[in-house]
Amino acid sequence: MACMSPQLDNTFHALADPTRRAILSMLLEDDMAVTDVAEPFEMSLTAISKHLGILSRAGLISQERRGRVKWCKLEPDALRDASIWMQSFGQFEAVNLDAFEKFLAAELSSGDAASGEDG
Amino acid sequence: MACMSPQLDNTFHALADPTRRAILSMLLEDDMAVTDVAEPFEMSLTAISKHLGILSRAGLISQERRGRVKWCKLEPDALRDASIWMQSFGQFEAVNLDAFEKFLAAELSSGDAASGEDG
DNA sequence: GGCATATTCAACCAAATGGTTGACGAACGA
DNA sequence: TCGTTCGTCAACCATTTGGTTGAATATGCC
Repeated sequence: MACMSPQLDNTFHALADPTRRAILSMLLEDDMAVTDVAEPFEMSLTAISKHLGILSRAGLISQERRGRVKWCKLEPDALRDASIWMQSFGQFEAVNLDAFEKFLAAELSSGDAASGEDG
Repeated sequence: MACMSPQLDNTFHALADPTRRAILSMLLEDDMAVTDVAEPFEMSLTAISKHLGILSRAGLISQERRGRVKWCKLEPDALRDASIWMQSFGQFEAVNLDAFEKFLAAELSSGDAASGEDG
């Protein structure tokens, strides 16, 4: 079942926290260093670093170290997958899920063959 | 900030659990009683009842008691809100509905009348 | 009334979460 | 080299989570 995907677990869990959603919003504007991400929050740098780790594990952002600075970059693909899953409910109420899963598989395999569905 | 919405918190948190997503999938087919929802899971009825409570608080389902039986019904509106939030990250091809419809059409024509899938 | 069915409540538990602080390593610049 | 900045690690803490069990509350049926 597509709904069992641990990737969806990670994505939705990452999105369930307002701090993390705010971080994503910030990264929408531009790539940022960890310290700069943390700046507007009343929270320790460590806490933000953990949030970024969660976003990164979920594939929602990527992080690249350049010198001392670690740059954070929005990676919308994971969001896209989750969005597609959601739209199967929001708009395709009457639609056959099997067909939709096949569609997803075809879509995903054309981009990322490694994503273990049905795990 | 739109990303701070506690409604989004609830929605995404509810979606972050594979059991709850599976429940939503089941409800996609038809309304169900709590006991029937619980049946396929290797988990106590109480646990399922809690999951349904979480889905209900998130607005993803509604529950209506008729006699002894409490019927659970999918409520796609909350999903739509979250989906809209995700689309605000518009960097990904806003879920390709056209592609999916074409896919469906292709499926139907290749499978011909053999599709017993029934909408 | 009395018993079965449907669902929730209360109490409990282990594990995970989101946060803290202090110490640490790695990279920069004077 | 020395101090500063950037970021993570380790340990800890309170709260929440997802699950259990057993009792309780409705409701329906004979």
